[in-house]
Amino acid sequence: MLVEESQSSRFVTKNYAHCPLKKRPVLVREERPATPPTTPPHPAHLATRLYHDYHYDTENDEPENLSTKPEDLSKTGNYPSKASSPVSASAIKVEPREWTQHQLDYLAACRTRLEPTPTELARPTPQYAYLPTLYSSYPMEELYPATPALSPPTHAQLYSRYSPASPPSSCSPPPCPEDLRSPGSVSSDSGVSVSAPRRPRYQCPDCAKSYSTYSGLSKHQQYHCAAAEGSLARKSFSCKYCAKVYTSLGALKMHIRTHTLPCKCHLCGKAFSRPWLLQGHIRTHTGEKPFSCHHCRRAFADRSNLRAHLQTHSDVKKYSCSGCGKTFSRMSLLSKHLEGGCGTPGSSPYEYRPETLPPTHGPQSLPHSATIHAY
DNA sequence: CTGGGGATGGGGCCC
DNA sequence: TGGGCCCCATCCCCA
Repeated sequence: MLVEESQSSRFVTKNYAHCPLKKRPVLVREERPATPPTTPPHPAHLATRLYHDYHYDTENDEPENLSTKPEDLSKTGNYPSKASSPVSASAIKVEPREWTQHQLDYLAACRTRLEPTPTELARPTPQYAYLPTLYSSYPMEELYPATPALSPPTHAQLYSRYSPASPPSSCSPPPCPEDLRSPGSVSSDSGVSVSAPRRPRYQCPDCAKSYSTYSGLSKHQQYHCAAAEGSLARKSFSCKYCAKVYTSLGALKMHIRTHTLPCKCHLCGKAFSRPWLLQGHIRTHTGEKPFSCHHCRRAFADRSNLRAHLQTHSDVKKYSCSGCGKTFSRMSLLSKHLEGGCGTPGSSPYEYRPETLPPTHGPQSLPHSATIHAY
């Protein structure tokens, strides 16, 4: 296997020269002779469990598939396509690549594995009636489409079985809004939860940072704790690819994935460290855009991008310049604005508008009459 | 130049 | 303990 940075790939034209090394995608160049191009399949037909098909290199000593769950591509159950969506063709931009017969066979094989079991089909569609008021401006169906209105019924059944927003079993009966900043995500690290009972904290012995779960602490120690770097001498699991040392084999295995990049796209060879990264990447091939804006019907492959897009529908954006009061939908836009000379020296670089759901505060601290909603 | 979309990775949490 | 999922940030590119 040849691993190379993306700049030299024929598939990637982006310039990552200014991108941090860790953010530069790594491509795995396939030693495969070129084959005559074939007609690309319709994106709507490619909403498959592709990411499950990443494989490991022979020199990779990791197991074939670390996942214990079925692929979750259809977490939303909403799969807009060119044919069925009112979104203009330019809105859903499908990359005009051409597929080899090998890749088409691969895609077809993926589709055959999509047949749901009766048990899977019986899984109920998630409901979000318990979601906090904060989200009411942008109904959760928008970010978490639960009904595949644009798909055939069988498709709907198929893709509703593993909704991403399926409320965890612990969420029934509906929990308090402050416990559900987002489905499946409880903000406990910020320590601002006002009603939740105090749970024991797991503190990092090196930097004193505390976490609500042991796994949170573990991941912190694995990757993020700079203070722990100096105390690693007592740890015994070292990475054979770099100088990193870890206290547990599990931590080392997780780290090694960043070297081996076991999640490999069979269509372009690009490799990723995490399956869900590959999942998102595969959407760039299939054209699958499960997240649609109900304001303009534009569809997105990534929920985060939809969230950013929703900002464009707000008159008052999430990020505000403290100097001139102008608001921006993205931090990067505000940064550019400040670089242009609007920022007041010594003042805060920007003003985060709390009514748009601050990242570290629960919805309970927000006014219900907030006029803009970031999510 | 600005605003927006596409793509990707980190941090964190739950199961 | 690890997998999976989430939100968020940030990058590049393009209109």
